[in-house]
Amino acid sequence: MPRGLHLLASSRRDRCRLLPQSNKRVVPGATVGRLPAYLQALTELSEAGSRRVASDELASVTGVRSAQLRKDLSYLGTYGVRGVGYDVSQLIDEITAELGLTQDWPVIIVGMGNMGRALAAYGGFGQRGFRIVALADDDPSIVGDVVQGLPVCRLADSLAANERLAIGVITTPADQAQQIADRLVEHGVQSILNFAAIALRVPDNVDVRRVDLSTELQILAFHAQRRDMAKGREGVG
Amino acid sequence: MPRGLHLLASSRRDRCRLLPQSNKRVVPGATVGRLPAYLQALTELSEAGSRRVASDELASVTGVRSAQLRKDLSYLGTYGVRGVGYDVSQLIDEITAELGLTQDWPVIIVGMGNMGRALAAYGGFGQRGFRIVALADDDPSIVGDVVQGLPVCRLADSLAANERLAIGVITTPADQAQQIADRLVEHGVQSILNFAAIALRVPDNVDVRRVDLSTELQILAFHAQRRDMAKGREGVG
DNA sequence: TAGACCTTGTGAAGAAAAGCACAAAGTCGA
DNA sequence: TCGACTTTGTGCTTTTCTTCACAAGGTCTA
Repeated sequence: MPRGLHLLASSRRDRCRLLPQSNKRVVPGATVGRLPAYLQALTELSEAGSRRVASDELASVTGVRSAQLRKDLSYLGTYGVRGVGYDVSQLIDEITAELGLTQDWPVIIVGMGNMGRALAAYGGFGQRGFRIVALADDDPSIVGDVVQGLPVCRLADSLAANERLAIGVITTPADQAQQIADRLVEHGVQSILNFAAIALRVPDNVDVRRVDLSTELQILAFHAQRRDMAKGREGVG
Repeated sequence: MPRGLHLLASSRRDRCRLLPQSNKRVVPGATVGRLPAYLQALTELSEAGSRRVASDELASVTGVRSAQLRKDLSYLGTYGVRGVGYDVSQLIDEITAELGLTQDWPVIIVGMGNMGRALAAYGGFGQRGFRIVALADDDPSIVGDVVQGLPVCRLADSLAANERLAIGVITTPADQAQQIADRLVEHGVQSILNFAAIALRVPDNVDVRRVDLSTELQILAFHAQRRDMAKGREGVG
């Protein structure tokens, strides 16, 4: 009996509804969330001169178990060599392609307060296909500022000037975020990164990811309190 | 047979190892991650004058299924009234307590670049027990600046001046982040919010959460590419 | 008081993710 | 060529998370 047949068959049936013409397995969401970390570690290894890497090593650098790393990579295909490990640059290419980073993703940042400026200045954008093409803010005292070489325009003008915008980053106050999101969606933006402290309502075909400082702090506080409680009982019991 | 007995017994055994003296069930991590959103929605409802809310309504505002909301809340205890819903302010109190937001959490921000300044200016900190007590940066051209009413000090000085620091926020470049984390940990900080693009190594008793712009963008790109592929095939098939 | 009507709380089922453990498939030295 | 050794890929198990669906328990009107 050919090995792997059962998994292949079941994955065809269960997971490939969205990729009927692809022979790749669908990549689970949890795996997608880890691919950027692998990619970054691999890039560092590559810059340090490594040509090969074993799952143990890459896993330890990225803070996951080696079995999980191998399973994650197995969703992309069979790129490792048993007894040897993975070819660093091949793996970089595969993950880059899987994540869609070979394409061009024009980004607009809406809201040029502190956070918006910080993001505009953040180097990470420029790499990997992401390209900031517009900075928008409707505050008249900000419109016209030049941030990182780009002029700040009113949102309407930014939209008019950029027909294709792939990703919208919202860094406005929460009370404006929904309205901004609506306008972005209407303009065809289907990916939104939301820094405002509000859950955006968008159509099903639009993907929103939220980054919320306050949520992160609260989760930290929860665990900190849990630690303190455990410690307190230790002393008593 | 009394209802709920099995679950109670199994949850005592499976989940309460960390809370031997508590009669509460352990709150699953996924639930903890949603509590801040519930809390925020409830706060808004409360400010709008609502005294009661049903799971359907709260779920729809926060973007989860009502069954999930009820199950999440059930980990905190039995605070709803059948046929009626939940008391808004009671629920606020319960979630606030569960997340540890009644306590005081002194926060230090390390790295006063754009991001650090944006976070220092971010209002969300001040609420809910989080209190920025120190801003640190070792760049001599920045030390001495006053940001949001707080002076920027060298990290060593900030640590010396603040014996108790509950949460450290790292917004330095990636190549300094590990070293900063080590110093924070050595000083007793057990909760770290890491904005640097690197996986920090810390002892088991320290909790790190990472916020990475570049990761978020890459996940968005993955899904966007997936959408585009599906669309492309639609036209063909 | 009774019966119609809501909405919760939760057992059980289902789905997704994580982790284990080992056969398979390669390298390498002699 | 052969056998020792290394590391992958993955079947299987366990754990965690989500969803369903409905009895239980409450309100409210007449």
